Amino acid sequence: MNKPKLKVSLMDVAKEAMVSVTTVSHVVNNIPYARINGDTRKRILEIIEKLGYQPNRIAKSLVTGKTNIIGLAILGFISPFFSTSFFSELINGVDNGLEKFNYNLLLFNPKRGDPDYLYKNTIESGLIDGIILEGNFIDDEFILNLEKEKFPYVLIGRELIQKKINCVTSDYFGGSYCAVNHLIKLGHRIIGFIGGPRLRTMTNIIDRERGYIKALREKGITIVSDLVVNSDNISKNTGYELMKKLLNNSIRPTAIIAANDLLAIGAMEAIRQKGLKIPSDVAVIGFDDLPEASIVKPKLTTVRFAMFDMGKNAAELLIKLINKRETSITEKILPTKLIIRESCGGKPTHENDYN
Amino acid sequence: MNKPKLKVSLMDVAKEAMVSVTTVSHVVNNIPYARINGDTRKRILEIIEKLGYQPNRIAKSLVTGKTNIIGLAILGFISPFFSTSFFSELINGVDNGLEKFNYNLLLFNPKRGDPDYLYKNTIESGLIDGIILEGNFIDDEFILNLEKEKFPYVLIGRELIQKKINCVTSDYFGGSYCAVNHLIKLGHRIIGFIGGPRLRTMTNIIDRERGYIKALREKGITIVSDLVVNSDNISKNTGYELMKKLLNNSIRPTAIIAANDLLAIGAMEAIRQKGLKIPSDVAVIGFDDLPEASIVKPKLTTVRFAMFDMGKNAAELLIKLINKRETSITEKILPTKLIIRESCGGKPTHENDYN
DNA sequence: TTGTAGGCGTTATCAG
DNA sequence: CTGATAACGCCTACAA
Repeated sequence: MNKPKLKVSLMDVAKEAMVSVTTVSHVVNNIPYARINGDTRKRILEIIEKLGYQPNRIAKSLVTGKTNIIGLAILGFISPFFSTSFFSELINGVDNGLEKFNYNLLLFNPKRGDPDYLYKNTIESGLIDGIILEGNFIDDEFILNLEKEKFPYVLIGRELIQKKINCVTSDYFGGSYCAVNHLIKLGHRIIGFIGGPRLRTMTNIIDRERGYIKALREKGITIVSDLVVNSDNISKNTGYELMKKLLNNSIRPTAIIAANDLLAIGAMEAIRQKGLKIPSDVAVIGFDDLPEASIVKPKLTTVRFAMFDMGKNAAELLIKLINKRETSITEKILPTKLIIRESCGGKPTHENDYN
Repeated sequence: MNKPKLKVSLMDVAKEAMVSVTTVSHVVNNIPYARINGDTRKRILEIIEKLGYQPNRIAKSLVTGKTNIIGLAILGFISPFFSTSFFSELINGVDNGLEKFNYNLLLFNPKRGDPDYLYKNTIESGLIDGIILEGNFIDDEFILNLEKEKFPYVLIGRELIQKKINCVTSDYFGGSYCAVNHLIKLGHRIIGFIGGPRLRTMTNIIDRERGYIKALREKGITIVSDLVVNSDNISKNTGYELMKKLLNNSIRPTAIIAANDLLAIGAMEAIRQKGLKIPSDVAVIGFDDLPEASIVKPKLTTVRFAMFDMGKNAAELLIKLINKRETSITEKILPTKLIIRESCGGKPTHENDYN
């Protein structure tokens, strides 16, 4: 760190080295076709070091039209979902995927304003080269517009029903299907489902219900609508209330699966309060595998999906898209995994429980 | 959204409106001293709308020397600490503070490379206008250099021992002091302390121990070194091991305070395994108030500090610094709060338990 | 192998 | 009230 002058520009280096800015630019960027004289290069490098020259990214971006920044838009930082550790896993994954390409990450909370603001302030203003979108509240229209404008994007954690788009998501359907099958294998026939909001756009939530339905159907078990409860919310409290409702049914479920761990944990509270034992009276399976899942007693059996990997894959895909190394619409669906703990029967999966 | 052409520039608008770019720029930016003719302004505005013109932030930055982006550097996304919800609270707070100033947030994981990389790639390259630093692993030297170079920065969550710098942190010392006093008031005299790493730079961890010491001293209780255990790690497992050590002492503590909730939760496990009851045999207090604290049984009494507020305050301070509306070095210490639940005695605080 | 010069889209200065 | 024009720092034909 030699006396970093206020602003050292290419020109300054060029003057000091008595060469043209072109030459300096060439050596700075290691331009292959410009084969600089060894001596000159060495001299320039020394002067760069001496002057503490650092290329100005803004100026560079202006001419290249690329900023090497991508946006990550997460809807509603503040929702219960994102006070969970998914938040950090997602960001971490994205960051990890960006790293080797030397891209930076600009974080948005589109709650800030309308999508229009997001669009104009960052996308149209040339600030970012591409965007990763997370969240169920992003309009389909917004995404379709990105597609139409050929602006690089990747949707994370869900798909669009109407049209194939760039996305990386998890096999929520399969995860749920697998979990319910596990319950059936354990002998359960009356299985409840505690769901989240049933918004049309929430394919990731809906898929869990679909998996549940499919597993039951396949075994010839009747779908009882009273055994499926939903709510707009996905908090512990909601799980608690929904479970109470379930327990007041004329037919009491011997097992339930919840659309996420928070709901499941709330449900467990309700079960206990009713004087019932988990898993002997009611088996419980969650979805997400939050850190809380391995803290609660009994430890929660749950379906894990890899938020980190989703982030990483999305970042990598986005960069391919930006560099046009991928030109067709790409969908990637990551596997989920049933983590067997104590809240339903079965042989425990050996897992690092976030110790 | 009218047919956003590939690139509509000021010049395009100017031509269409048959005025100069200057004039267009004036109306776009609402320059006060340039009082544009009402008709002209209206016409220009219409054309802007029609053409879908959107100012290019990069070009603007190049001339103004400001990007309206600030950096948030969080050390080690992947550490146990940051798989907690603090991560999202911090980011959310910062974002919230930035919002009204129309600044964007660039997120860094300085683990990526040396601090030098961070410095050159973003600070010296002119990409960001200021930076917020979180984490105990940032060298003091790095911060001092920022100060020397007059680059706007705010350190979050800790101070520097050697020199006053811009920072916003929490009263960890007071929080710990207060918690231990609470235990003393409940009649405890043999109180253990489960600490984290004792690195010199970790003022926020060290302060917790200092608060513990002070509270005991004030009441004339002897400090027993065997009652203070430390480790480099801060995970549940560590808390478990450390507590086992504590319970094997000749004098058994009737209460313990841990430097964070994860340690406390691990400790609870060890206590239970020893056949002891919480809080009757051993009272436990944590630090942080993670969501886990209100899930574990018994619910954990803990010291809460406001990560969101720290983030928000830091952002606001940073922007003042950037705009030179604050020129002297500023320290801000936010209060902490003892949240009384079930893991030690006392009247429960009424609190929203993240339901 | 190296240099000249034009241009990226804005803002700022200074005239008129 | 409005307009030329020179920066901002860099890249990149095209020339030499």
